[in-house]
Amino acid sequence: MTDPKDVLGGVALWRRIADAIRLDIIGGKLASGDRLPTEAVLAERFSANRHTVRRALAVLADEGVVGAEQGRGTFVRSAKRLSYPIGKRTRFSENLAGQAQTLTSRHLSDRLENASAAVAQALGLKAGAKVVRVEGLSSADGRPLSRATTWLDYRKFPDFAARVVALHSTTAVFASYGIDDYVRASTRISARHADAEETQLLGLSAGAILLVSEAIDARLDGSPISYALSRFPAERMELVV
Amino acid sequence: MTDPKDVLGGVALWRRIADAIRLDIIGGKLASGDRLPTEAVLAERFSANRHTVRRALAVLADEGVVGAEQGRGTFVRSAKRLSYPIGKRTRFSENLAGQAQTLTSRHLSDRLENASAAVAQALGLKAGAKVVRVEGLSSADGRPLSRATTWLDYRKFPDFAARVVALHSTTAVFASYGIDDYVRASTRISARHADAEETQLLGLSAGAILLVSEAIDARLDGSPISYALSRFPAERMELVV
DNA sequence: ACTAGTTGTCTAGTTCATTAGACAAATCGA
DNA sequence: TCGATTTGTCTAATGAACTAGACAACTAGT
Repeated sequence: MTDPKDVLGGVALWRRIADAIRLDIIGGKLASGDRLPTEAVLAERFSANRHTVRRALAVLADEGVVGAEQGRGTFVRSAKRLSYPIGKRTRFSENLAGQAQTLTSRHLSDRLENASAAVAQALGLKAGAKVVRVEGLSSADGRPLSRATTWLDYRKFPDFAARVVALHSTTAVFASYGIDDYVRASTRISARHADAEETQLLGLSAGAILLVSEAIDARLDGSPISYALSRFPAERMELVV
Repeated sequence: MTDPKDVLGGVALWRRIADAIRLDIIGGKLASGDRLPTEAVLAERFSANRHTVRRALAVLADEGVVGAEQGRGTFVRSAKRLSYPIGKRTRFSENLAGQAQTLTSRHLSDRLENASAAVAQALGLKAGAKVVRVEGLSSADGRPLSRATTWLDYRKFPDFAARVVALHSTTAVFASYGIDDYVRASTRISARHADAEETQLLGLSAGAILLVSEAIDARLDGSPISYALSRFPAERMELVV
């Protein structure tokens, strides 16, 4: 599109409406049990046709966020996004304790590879150095919460993947290497659309937005331990610093 | 859409392709001056038609990220996203110093209003209490970087808006109230699509993704000073904790 | 000069997104 | 019971998004 003004920007109206309403619910403007404005009112608010609003509501109903009742209205069903705290000591399971009943971490795959420039820099290695790469997926109450890729120095953690499978907890694995304490050295946060694989694994509708966190965990003396790239569905999670 | 599988998810293919390529460039997989894969190769990689890839590349060319040269290929022109550090002491102008030549903050509007539940809670007030609301827009090197809404207790900062207009810097305005030092009490980060107003003010193409930060600044004793809701274009900024 | 590889442009057809209007079906209060 | 309000379903028309194929224009190496 060089000359024609692309006002639509490639994101369908119904999706933007769905996102906006979901945000009102998650953000607390609409509480669980509240009745939404009528379809006609929403249509006017978003300058859209009632059918377009209905499509947005249908998506939210599919997600379980709202439910329509003929003759009565459309009501908020679920609510609340989980909060993921980021601080000096960031531990996955402790962080979300109390916000969900069951927390599971699934190991997807692992392999050896040569560090890319970004990975090498994060871990303080030379580009091309051997690193362990681990792919994982975490869920709370059966809903996927994060898709993470972790890299570690192969020389220091040669069998990291095997220990993750055996011990399940990252903290426990580090402890098994004699690392009793470690801290978050840096976290960089960005956002983008999910790709096809992420969409599928995280159980999202295509085009969903991800919060992307690039984190480096380090020993107390500052030497880097691991570099993790985690992707959180923005509709289910927020990060708290 | 209740039964039919909506694989498209309301985000156009050309936009997802553009986002993916932009991410490769920003993330460092493609450096400035590098040649992109040919349109045919990209089309195959994204399982799309060559025309669809061309549309994505046209958007990126419009943004100045890439440039096509007939017969030769398409090349990376610009790069790099700005980093916005978030920590105990978060000061807008200091944070971005060194990453851009000129930094400007524009005052858009201000008004008195009654605190919503969220604002009241953040500022430690009762819902409905009088608060000052200030709308602003910050830019670096002429490109808009953040759209911020700030709320403050009216009883403590009755003429905050006027002082912002006069002094330009938030830090200076706080100092004029006798607050020489203040810290970031909490920051919550989420992400969503930009709405129409944000798209226009930030100079984005519609459907762009925003990083949303809700920040509470407080005195050293912990009493809240201000509640700020800032929106950053995810394609231009990342947040660093 | 030729050739292979690459971007630029055109036409055509299919599916998706959005609008428009009409009416049915359910709910609720008067 | 009636009438107003609200969600559910159907048909139809328009424009955007995507695919498909063909060929022109330009570049670089032989």
